[in-house]
Amino acid sequence: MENLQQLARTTFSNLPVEKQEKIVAAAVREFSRHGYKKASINTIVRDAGISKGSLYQYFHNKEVLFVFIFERFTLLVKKAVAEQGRSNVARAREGESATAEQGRSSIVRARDGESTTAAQGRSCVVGAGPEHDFFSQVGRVLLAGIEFIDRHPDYFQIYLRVLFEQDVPMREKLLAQVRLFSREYFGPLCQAGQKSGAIRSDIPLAVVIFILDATLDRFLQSYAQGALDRDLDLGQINREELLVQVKLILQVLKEGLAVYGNSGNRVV
Amino acid sequence: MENLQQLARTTFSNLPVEKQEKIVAAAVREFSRHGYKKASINTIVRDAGISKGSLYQYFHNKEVLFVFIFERFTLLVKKAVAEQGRSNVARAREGESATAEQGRSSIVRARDGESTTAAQGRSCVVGAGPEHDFFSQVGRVLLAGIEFIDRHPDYFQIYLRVLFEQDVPMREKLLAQVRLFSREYFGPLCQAGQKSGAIRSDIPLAVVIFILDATLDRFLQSYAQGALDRDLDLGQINREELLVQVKLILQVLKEGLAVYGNSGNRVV
DNA sequence: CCATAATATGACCAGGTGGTCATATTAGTG
DNA sequence: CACTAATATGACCACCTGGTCATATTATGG
Repeated sequence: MENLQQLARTTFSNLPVEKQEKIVAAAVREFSRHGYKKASINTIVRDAGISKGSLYQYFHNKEVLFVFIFERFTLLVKKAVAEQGRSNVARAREGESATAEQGRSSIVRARDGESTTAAQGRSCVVGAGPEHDFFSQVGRVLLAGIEFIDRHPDYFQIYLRVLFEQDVPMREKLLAQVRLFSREYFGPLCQAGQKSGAIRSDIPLAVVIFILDATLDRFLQSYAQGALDRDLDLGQINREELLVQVKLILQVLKEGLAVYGNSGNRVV
Repeated sequence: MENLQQLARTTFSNLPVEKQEKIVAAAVREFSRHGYKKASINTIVRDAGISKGSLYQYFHNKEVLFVFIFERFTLLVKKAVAEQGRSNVARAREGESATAEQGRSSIVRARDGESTTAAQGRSCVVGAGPEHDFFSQVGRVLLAGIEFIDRHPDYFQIYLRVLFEQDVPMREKLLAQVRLFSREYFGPLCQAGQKSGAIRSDIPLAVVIFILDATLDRFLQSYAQGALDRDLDLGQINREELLVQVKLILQVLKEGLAVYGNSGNRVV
């Protein structure tokens, strides 16, 4: 037993949790501010209040440290997705009855409140019909993303940095673990949507996914770093307005930009 | 006259054009590969085949060099936009007559060929009606973007790098000069579209622009760096397929994702 | 052909990088 | 307490960075 511990002694996970967290926090801060390459190990050890030698005893090199941090991010994402999925399943089980209200995220709950009060006669995005599930699921995914950013802004920044830095060590592999709204996640959703008749099936699945992915990803990027978009400037926005924006965007995705009558010339 | 030349002698613009181009090419290559901060002056001078001292005689420092290069990019963009605008105006002047065929870009011409041959009975995006102008204008803007990337991939990379690098010197100012599809460009277009009845006016202008911007920007990003998107993988794609994708995307933007009958529950 | 002014050069600078390792400190044990 | 094994430390390394400047080279005009 001492042998096993000897092997494990010097590893990071055997440190007191408090120290672990300080190191992680410092690394997350630095990587989120500067991406991989420009992030400074010196800064990290200074912020973490440890010596450089110690850091290199816990992590073989910069790359290992970075991958470790990024994997914490993917874990958080997986957890968030799982939660979101669970609440979706629960929602489906409860059906249309407005009594569903268990331990879900605050923002999603807030949106529910909105939609139930506004669900008298007007039906914008959250209306009756077979497409209800699809578009409100998409909406919930988006809101889950927003909530994730609220909870873990630094980690999301790291994700964005990896997304746009070319020479991050395991870039492809890391991104593959996560790709927020990519085919693996939206694929089944959209496929089901097409099957159930919620969304049109004359558009190739890839194109459907592309547009959803592009819009939602961009929305989250804008939310995460308000500077990017002058158009909708999220970030300075309050929660209610944010929900309005989400609704409008989903509405456009669903109904298109053309005025109602003009969509009549579609090939059916 | 010698006095004036004396002042100007040491400047970059007085170098033989051949040398200028070599330096610019080296700088563009390096900045496109590594962004601003990680780009190496040493690499640039090596690639350009000049000494470091010379470079610093032409450009005060790294920042000045970078701004100089970026301004060449904005110039190229402005030229491309002007060309695109001119061809749009010409197109409008010629009206619906299919004889319009002056000195326009190859790819736009190619798309025209497609649309005119396909314009018998089926009307997908390029159909008759008041919205024709708007959506085909958007399409042409997108194709102009694609053509720009084909012509100047390195410059476009630099643009993307600036877009996602936080600490580029004059970042805000540089981006403001250019922002490919931002409010300044799409704003008037969309406003006109709403006025002419081509697009619905129950959606705030900002939201309309956001969705167009997000989709088109993402499309170009995917096109520029195929790695980003697994969904539609552009970049390996041939021209015809590309045009099909563009058409489909515009179609979805116009008509929405919902099946035709379901858009009936919109509030009119 | 020479003298002088313009230009090109790369050794050099201070400062920063990721990474190493002999040494100091601490913790565990008999 | 003492001895040893585990761990923490920061001076140090080679390398790279943007930037400088005395010196060498070239071009020009007399």
